[in-house]
Amino acid sequence: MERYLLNVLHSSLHIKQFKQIHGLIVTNYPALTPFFVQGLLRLSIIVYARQVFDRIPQPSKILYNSLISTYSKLSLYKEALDAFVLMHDSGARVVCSTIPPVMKSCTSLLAGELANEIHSLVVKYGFSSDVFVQTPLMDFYAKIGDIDSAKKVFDEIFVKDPICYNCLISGYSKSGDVVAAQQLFDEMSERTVVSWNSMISCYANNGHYREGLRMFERMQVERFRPNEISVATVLSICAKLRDLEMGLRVKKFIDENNLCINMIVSTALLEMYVKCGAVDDARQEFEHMDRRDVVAWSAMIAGYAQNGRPSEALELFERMKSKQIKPNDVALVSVLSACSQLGSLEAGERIGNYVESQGFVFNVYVASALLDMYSKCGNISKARQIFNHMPQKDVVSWNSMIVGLAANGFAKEAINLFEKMKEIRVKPNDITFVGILTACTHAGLLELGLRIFRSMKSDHEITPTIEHYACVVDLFCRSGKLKDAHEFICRMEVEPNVVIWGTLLSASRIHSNLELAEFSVKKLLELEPENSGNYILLSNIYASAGRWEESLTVRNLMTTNRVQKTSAYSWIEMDNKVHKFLVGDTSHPGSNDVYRIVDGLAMQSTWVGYNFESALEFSWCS
DNA sequence: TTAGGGTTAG
Repeated sequence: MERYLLNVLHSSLHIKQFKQIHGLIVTNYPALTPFFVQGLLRLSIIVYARQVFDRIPQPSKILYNSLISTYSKLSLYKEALDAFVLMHDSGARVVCSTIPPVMKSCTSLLAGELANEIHSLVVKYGFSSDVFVQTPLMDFYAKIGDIDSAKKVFDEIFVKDPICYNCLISGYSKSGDVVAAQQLFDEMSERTVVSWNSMISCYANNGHYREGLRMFERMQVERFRPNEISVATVLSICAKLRDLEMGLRVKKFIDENNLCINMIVSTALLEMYVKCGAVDDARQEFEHMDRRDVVAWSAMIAGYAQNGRPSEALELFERMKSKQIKPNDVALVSVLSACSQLGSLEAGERIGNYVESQGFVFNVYVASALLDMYSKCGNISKARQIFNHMPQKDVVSWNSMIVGLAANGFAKEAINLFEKMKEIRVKPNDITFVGILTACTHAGLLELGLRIFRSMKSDHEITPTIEHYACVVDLFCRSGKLKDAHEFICRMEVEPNVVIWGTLLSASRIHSNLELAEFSVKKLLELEPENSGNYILLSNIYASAGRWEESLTVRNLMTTNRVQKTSAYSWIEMDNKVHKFLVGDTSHPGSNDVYRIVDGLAMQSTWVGYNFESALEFSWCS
């Protein structure tokens, strides 16, 4: 009977059959209990196995090993480590085969202290020559970025297999030492597909995208068949390079070589489309996927948010929830960004409540996106509250708050925050300076703005970009210092663009500086000869100065250059229908009502002191 | 042992 039971326990039983046998073992064959537990563990029936395991007075080291490795196999790393501690405390001797699943668990949980203790045990028990023990140990050091320790373990391994090399290559990759990784790769006498993939991702993760692509090509030249992981990595390189052509070549390669398009490859393809701006192709890929996890959903939602299509991001987010996929931090960040773009406080608040109730506010990405949403949707005090309660803040959190305050008219507070940021040694970046210079512009703080601008290079080692120069030009212009603005433009280290000349032009018109207006609009004409607006502006400038002939010449120039005047219109979307506002058009059936309301608004605005001037020639057409 | 998604400006 005992022999029969042992045989049965080796087969694939249903849990019901286990329960029947359990009864038999408890009453008649208690000595078979460990074998019973082994049978359960073999089939990963872990909870039941653990219940029975806990009733065994002194489990053997073999049984402990099985328990630990099953936990590790099921990714229950914490349970694996707890079981290991229990084993160690019970006095059961740790054997060689205990170490790999325990180290794997330490790596996954980044349990450094325990890992160090295990390393000592490995030395104490003399397991140091065992490649199966050393590899996961080295992998641990590699993954936490302690490349020196990883290398030390690597050097101690007597007979090194490709896995050892691969582990250390990814260690070098993580610590950014591309040269050492490549050297190690070159030293290998026998490479596997993992070695190639590790090298490709080493280049990809360290910004050497072209090198990564070259590695992929070299791999094929040397007759190594790329697998799904290779192509997913290469697709992510194409995404980072925004190289749609290369991405499509990789897709063709996948099809021609019958590589399996699993979820990760599909998501990588989707991401490649998104980053290249081909959002509709991404959506098509998304719709073709037979299985979609939260990463696939998040990638598509982010795709819409990043490409200025926030309504679709929001729509997809709702669809994801209706499919019972629980949103995670990444999905929330993207959908919050979509709400910011829409200025939709209602949707934003709904998601904000969810974020707070589920504890996502402790995630620095989510909290930054949340505070940005509140500030863009007009609830600046809620934005402040989120910011003040953040347990950790990164440069993006600070930037979001500074930009939010500046945009909401709290320029001085934004500047104070910038000072505080520097005080606690958070390194400002280029975006910080765009935000802070805008704040100075709004508050009319010319001297301070200039001082901060000059400090960019001298104190913060940030080279100003065209955006920063544009901020300073705006700063001069809004203070009425047009001449200074012009001189500044002439001294700039970058070529002025249309934003810069446009800023000077509009200020010149406000301050009736004909000379500068003429100068800047001519520059605009040089930069964009196809823009009809520039011709009209110049023509109007001459006309208003009574220089009729020149005015006419510009109009004629427009004809010779075949520039057509395009009508500028504004539009709103209501009930899925787009309504356009165009100057001088009364064709819309509701245009009488529209005018009535616009007139009413104009009157109210005049009462509160706004000078409406001639801004009311809008009518409505659909 | 290798692989996928995120926030800030203009």
